[in-house]
Parts: sequence; structure tokens; C-alpha cells
Amino acid sequence: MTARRRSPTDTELAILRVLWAHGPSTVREVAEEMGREGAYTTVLKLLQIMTGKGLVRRDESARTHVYRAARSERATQRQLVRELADRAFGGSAARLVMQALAAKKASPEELAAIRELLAERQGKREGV
Amino acid sequence: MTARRRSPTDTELAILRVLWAHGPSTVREVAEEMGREGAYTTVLKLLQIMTGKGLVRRDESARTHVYRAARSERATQRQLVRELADRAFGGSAARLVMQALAAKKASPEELAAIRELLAERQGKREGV
DNA sequence: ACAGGCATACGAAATATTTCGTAAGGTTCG
DNA sequence: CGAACCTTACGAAATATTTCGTATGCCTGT
Repeated sequence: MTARRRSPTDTELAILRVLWAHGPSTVREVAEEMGREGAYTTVLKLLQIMTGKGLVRRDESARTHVYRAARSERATQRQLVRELADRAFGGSAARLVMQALAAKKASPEELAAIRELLAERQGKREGV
Repeated sequence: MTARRRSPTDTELAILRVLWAHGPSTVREVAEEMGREGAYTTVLKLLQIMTGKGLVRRDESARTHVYRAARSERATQRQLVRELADRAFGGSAARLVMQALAAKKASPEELAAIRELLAERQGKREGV
């Protein structure tokens, strides 16, 4: 009975983005960074809930608590991608990739980076 | 006051998948295909709501209504990808692509297909 | 000490999503 | 016809998510 890990909600993700970008932060810092200074207690509440869910860790050693993301941005992104692949692409990341390439323009540099990554992967495969 | 288009929810997407795979379907067909025959009225209600949201179209000419997806699978996938890119990848589809490639294994065939697509795209760019 | 400011905690309203029960009426078949 | 069965419609409960108001207490400056 694995308590299936549910991905962060929209607002939770918005908060995580701030924590990833800025490192451990106080409620006030997160609220400011999100441009929601007027909603201080809302952000506080969200962070409390996220603490309960294990999405963030809280350092309570000082009066003003400091929060940090519990999982890396990378790991979370992977989870989100996997989830989207399952929800909308029959589990195929490859098909997701193709739609992603169609959905938004990438710079030549980015395309080159992707090609490189692909070459590596394919090389490995063939090597085995 | 653009009524921001919100992506389909989880359950809605599950229903859309059935409609895309099977074409126009009745409530009963959708419910069966989802393995939720016991939840007939739940599926009905969802389809009614989705009709209201414009996610599906309803043919009422017969007593038993027939539903079909309002938007193509492709278009919806693109929207979902774009949304995920915005929510979690700073709007960069390229970064999403790289995580997707890392997140799940793709077959050599799929990788080849992706490389081809990339070559095309890059070729176009350079050609201009 | 104490006023003002700031922090946490938390209940509860506001929304959104999903599920289900029941009403109302059409269709089929004996 | 009338019973059994099917359909849609829809209210309302059950959940989940987000927002906000208020209570409470710590800390700082005077």
C-alpha cells in the first residue's frame, strides 16, 4: 500500500520554484519573491502544509523559520515529466519529447545540446 | 478578462483518452472502457461538466447521447506540454525535453525518430 | 515595563473536483 | 398495458486546494 506520491499542486510548485532559485528562505522572502506580500499568511499556511506533506523542510532553530525544498528541482521535474507521460502520452516519454519540440521553439544551441545528449544515449545503447 | 483556458483535470484527461482512442462514444462505452461501469452516473456527470467547459461536444440527436473530444489529442498534448514547461521549466521546452529523455528510457527506434525530427528542425533553421 | 511590529498557528470560508443517490421520463418486450 | 431497464439531469456530499482572519506570543526600542 504505497502511499502514492502526489505531485505538487500549482501553488506548491510556485513556492518550490522560489526555494530552488533562492535557496532556503523565510516566509516573508518567499512571499515577496512571489509578489504576494499582501498574502503573507497564505504563503505561511501553504508552507506549513507543504511541511506536513514532506515537500519542504523547516529549520525552526531561529524564531523566524527557514524553509528549503525537500527534493531537488531536477528530481521533481523528472517526476512531473513522468507523470505527464503517463497521463497523456501512454507512458511514452519519447512521444512527449516530440510534442515538446513541436510546442515551443528552441534555440539552435538548445537543439544542439539535445542532439548531443541523444547521441550519447544512443551510443551507449549500441555500445552494449 | 481572458477566461484563462485551464487544462483538463486528471479525470477529464482519462475520459478524453478514451474518446481519442475510440472515437465518439456513449456514456456507457466510456465508462466500460475506463473499467468503471459501476460508476456510470459519475462518468455521465463528468461528461456533462466537460460539455459545459467545452472539452467535449455532444450529439443529442438520439436519445442516447454521443460524446466526442472537442480538441484533438495532439493539440491537447501540446497545451499540456506548454503548461508543464511554464510551470516547472521556466518556459523552456528544451529543458523539459532533456529531463524527459532522462526520465524514461526510449527505444532505439524512438531515439532515432527524435534525432530525425531534430535534424529537420535544425536544418530548417540553418537554411534560413 | 510596555507599545508596536512581526512571527507562528490554526480554524474556517471560498473554490474546485469527484462521487453518488435519486428523480423523471423514454423504450422494449411479454 | 405494465414491468424491467435504460437514459439524462441534477442536487448534494466528500475531497482537495487555496485564501484569509484572528489568536497568541516573542522581540525590539524607548
